[in-house]
Amino acid sequence: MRKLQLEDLSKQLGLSKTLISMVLNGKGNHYGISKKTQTKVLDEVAKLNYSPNKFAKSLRTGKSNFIGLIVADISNPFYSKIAKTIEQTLFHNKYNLMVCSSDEDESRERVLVEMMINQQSVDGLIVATAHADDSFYAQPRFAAVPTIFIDRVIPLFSANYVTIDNFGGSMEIVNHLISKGLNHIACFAITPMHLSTILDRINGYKKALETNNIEFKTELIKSIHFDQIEQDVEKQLRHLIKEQPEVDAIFTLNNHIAVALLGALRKKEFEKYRQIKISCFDDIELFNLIDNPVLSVSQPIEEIGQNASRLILEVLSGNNKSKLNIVLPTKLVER
Amino acid sequence: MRKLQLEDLSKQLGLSKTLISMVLNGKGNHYGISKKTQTKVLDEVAKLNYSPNKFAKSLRTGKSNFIGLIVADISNPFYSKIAKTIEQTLFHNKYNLMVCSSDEDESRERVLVEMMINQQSVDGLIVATAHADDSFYAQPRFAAVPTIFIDRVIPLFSANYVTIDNFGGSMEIVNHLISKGLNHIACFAITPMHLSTILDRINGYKKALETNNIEFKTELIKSIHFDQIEQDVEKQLRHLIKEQPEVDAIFTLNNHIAVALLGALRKKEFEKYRQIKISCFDDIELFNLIDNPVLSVSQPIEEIGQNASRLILEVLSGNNKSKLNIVLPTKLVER
DNA sequence: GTGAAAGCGCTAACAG
DNA sequence: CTGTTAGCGCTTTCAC
Repeated sequence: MRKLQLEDLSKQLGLSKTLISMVLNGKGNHYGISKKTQTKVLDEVAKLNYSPNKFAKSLRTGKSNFIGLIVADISNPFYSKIAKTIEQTLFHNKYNLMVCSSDEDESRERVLVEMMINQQSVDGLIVATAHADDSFYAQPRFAAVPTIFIDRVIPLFSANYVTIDNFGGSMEIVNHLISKGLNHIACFAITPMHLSTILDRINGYKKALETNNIEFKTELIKSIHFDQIEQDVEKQLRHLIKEQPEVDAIFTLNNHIAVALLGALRKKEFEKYRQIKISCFDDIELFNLIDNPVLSVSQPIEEIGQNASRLILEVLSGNNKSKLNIVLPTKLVER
Repeated sequence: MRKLQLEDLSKQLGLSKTLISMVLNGKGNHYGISKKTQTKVLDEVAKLNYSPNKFAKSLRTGKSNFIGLIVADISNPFYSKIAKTIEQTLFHNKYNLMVCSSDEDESRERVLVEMMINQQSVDGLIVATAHADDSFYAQPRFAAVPTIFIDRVIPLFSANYVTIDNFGGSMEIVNHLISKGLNHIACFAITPMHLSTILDRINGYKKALETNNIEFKTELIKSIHFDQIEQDVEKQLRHLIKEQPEVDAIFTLNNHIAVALLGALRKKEFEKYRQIKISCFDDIELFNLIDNPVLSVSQPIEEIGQNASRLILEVLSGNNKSKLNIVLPTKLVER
């Protein structure tokens, strides 16, 4: 059973392929095709359940109606929520989403972008980049491809981005801890540390200490590798309580670290340190279920996706009326 | 700056487009093209960073190298983990993934499938279907499109599927509860209830009661709508303790319900019922962080993705040596 | 108002 | 071993 195509409809209706194509693309009125003919065409198309071959169409028009989304890890709920929002918005605008995970690997991200662009398989790109500098994206050949950066930003690289106020959120959380009388606040950061989100959060932490005249010590910052969070958390926690026994709060730069930390604190070994106040960037609902009242800031995840898809659609349609650099606020969650 | 194409390479190298195309598609040896020429071509291609236009290629070959993945909700960690695994496997095999969420809506799923197939934009489909019967997928026009069903199965519809042993896992959990001396076990099910996963879990629950000679009462099963889990859980919990005050365990058919239930039990209102044993289908790591020791069965999520992508690749390559109906075992998690 | 025909960039018969 | 050529299914210019 061969796939239905324009030719068949043409014969069926006794009209040319041209005319049918025009009507289907909403250009009927523009070409002055009679209402009657248009209805006839549309009815037949609906009846036969015809839709044009996407590849022939794309080849001809040079438009793919695909948007590529590249994130570190699509199985990370943060990114999958963003992906969902983007997918829904794009679908309503007749775009499809092609999803790829870079695994936080710069070269893999490069391969993915090259693929999408070289094959001309996407009209635009939404990227949570793992790149620390602009050496890749600043290449002139990328200028032609509409790109929105989300979550992470490349410093000093002027691009369209949608991100959240990592510096402010981080500062707010640490200020809050201090206002509660805590003043030996450690920070569990994540490696790789070159990502803008992480740097901003660290800077927010430092700034809060500074404005409150609390001395910052390098040993208060411990780094956890994203690939082995559980092991690193235990190891660093051991170091921390040895080096800084008076620590009274730990601020983790993401919720995975907080979860691992909460797990570690349940162990006999760390029993004496259960009163350490845990706080964390990026809230999760499950903190509501545990007795340890975690302080956190929540990120407006859906809004990141909404803004990113809105922006890319605007850029693609040629009328980018909105501001193209969007920094969304975080919200403090007290427990 | 025009996109590089075969024509340019052809001129550059002084060789025909045909030859270059052959080499690029790994048919150099088959057509007996000299090693020297092949290397020359490949070097130039690498140097100029050329890759063929995906749409021209697809139009010509009739192959898109896209696989469509349709799930209820890509922001659900269960599905996003599956998506990640599938994406990675497919990428290694030069396939891309097009992801869509059906929002648990049968008609939306239909629209998505129609779109993917009618536009001929995918070579194959991986679907966690929201459909309860085969009236849609049994249509002859779908026979030609390689499809793997995951997670949910359409009863009585012979198709390729990868699912887990919902019946067995459910039975195991309830048996375990009973072996611990609990015998007033309620079940919090999820609506819509026509999904095979849910039906199988309910049947497993009933079967376990039956084999242990425990009377099943309809009032022990409470249904929670997937769209308003929190409200429904509280409401149904109230009903339950009123109707069946001797209830000593609740088995929830997914982890979202368990989480909501754990949240509800923290409320003053349900204080007296905190000793009810909570058990749940589909484990989550965060259960480790709470004091209430949740009993659960975990699903081999990655394996679902691995098997699904392996199967679809096998079907696409024409040598489907594997068994095409795969039922993966669950694992009991005691705490 | 409508249709003929060219061509998007690629692959694969077929010819040599 | 290598090149010529037709055509995948669509859109769009141009002609009537």
